[in-house]
Amino acid sequence: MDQTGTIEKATDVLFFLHRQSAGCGISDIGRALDIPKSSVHRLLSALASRGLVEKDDTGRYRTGMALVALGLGVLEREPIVQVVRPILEQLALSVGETCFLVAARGGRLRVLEKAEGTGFLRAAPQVGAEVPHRVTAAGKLYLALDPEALASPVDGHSSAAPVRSEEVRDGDRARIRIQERGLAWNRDEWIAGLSVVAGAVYMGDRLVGALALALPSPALAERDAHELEQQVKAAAEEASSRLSGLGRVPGSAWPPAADSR
Amino acid sequence: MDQTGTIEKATDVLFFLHRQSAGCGISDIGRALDIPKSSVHRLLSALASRGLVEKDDTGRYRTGMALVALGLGVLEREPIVQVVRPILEQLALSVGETCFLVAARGGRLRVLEKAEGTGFLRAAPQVGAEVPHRVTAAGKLYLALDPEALASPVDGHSSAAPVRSEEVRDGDRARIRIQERGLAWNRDEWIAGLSVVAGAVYMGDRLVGALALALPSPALAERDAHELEQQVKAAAEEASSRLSGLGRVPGSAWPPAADSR
DNA sequence: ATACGTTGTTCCGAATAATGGAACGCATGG
DNA sequence: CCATGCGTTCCATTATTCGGAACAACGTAT
Repeated sequence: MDQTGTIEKATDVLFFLHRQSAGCGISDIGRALDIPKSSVHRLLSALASRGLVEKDDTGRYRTGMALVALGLGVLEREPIVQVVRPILEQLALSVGETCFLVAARGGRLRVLEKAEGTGFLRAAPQVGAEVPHRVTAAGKLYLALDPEALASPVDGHSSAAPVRSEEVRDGDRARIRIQERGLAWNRDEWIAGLSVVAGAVYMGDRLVGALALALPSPALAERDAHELEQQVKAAAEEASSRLSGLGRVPGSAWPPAADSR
Repeated sequence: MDQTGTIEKATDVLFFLHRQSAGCGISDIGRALDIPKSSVHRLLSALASRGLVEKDDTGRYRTGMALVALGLGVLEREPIVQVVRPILEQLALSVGETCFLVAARGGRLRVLEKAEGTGFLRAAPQVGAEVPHRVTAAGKLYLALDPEALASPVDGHSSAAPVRSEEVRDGDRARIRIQERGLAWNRDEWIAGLSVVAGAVYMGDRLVGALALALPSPALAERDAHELEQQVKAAAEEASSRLSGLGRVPGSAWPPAADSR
């Protein structure tokens, strides 16, 4: 499973440091990853020389600021993020709840941007995190409108359980409804107490992302669901129209070629 | 200068991809960094296996989403960011202009957090970006209150021009004034049309950051500068008092040991 | 249509660079 | 004061990376 190479080992160290809330010592890392102290020391020195990890006064290591620059650069390079960010912030401000931009990257759904609301429900998933397909509003949107963009769930045991035909029919009906409306809901399916409505963002006729509005399920009961849907749909359509102004931007192929040389 | 190791080479590839605005092919990278195609291919495969780089449909490589998660994690782990964020957002909301948290990390000034205002001046520097020392409000604050935290400007040609004594005296006077007030201004010195006032954030008696309020210079003329100063100062003091509740912050201490041999 | 200049990818012998145990100096604390 | 933990350095061994050459697949110009 884990190709054992120098780079793989170094990135394992990075991710380990990322998981730890506090700084770690060399011995801790070595024990956790089963790598001798001496090797960990060498890896960390190399990573530190480029700023990927830093070392505080107490000699403990933590992930470094260079990663901030690299990570932010990835987002800035996404045209969709640039265009959608102000719309997302506006929506979060007007509704008062946290909003997300989710898109498929490499067959997986990733949170590309987040605008926090004023409510108490903050920082549910963080930017860069992966979200599941079937139980999220954004995932349902993709499954209905562009299932090709999502990698099939690792194959493996493909649900050996036989599927009853009425379930299939219900699934189809829900999917068609999502296709028609460009909106999908998720009520408590992923996280108990969390409801999300997501609107489709297109570039031309291609689905390029989902604009999601999240709020606590109790709060949803006190609000006008239709009104929220309209706000999300309006924001998603605004994003789509602004995006279609740009030249083709596949989350994939890059355009002007700009020669490069 | 460049210790040639596998990790160093891999990070060089990462930073190269980061600098490129569009995706790059293997041959491009090999030419630019003087590494044979075959080696670049191996490095990229290793990096891609952990999501640090991704490969679009056209076979071009770009920095990957894993870097977003790592980079965001670095900021979340900074106690200062956690404490100052709500204060920053409150200030931005009340003043209606964009506010920043800037701090010294590894001898350089970095933007740790940003809260955008409602004005048109958005996204001046981005989070994670480096800002210069001498021509920014935050830089002046550091130069006056904790110059040790800033690495001297790379040595090199250390301003061969002789300095007139009255200029030195003026500089001293300005510095003392900044020390006394805990406030520094920058009007159009870094970016034409941009004025910034920054307040010192302390943890105990140590300067740990600068809380900066940026606004277009024309807008400044129409406002009460003293009123703005007071708001920034109040926010900075609020941050300082909240920070002093926590134990020692693991702050900086970067110098990659310099040693390494 | 053919020939060419690319591209990304695979292979394999050679040599370099990573490996990891052992020893060192330094703190901490029982 | 010795015991235990830490981070760091050293060095012979070996596994790993290296990189040229050969490959197939496009895209372009002849």
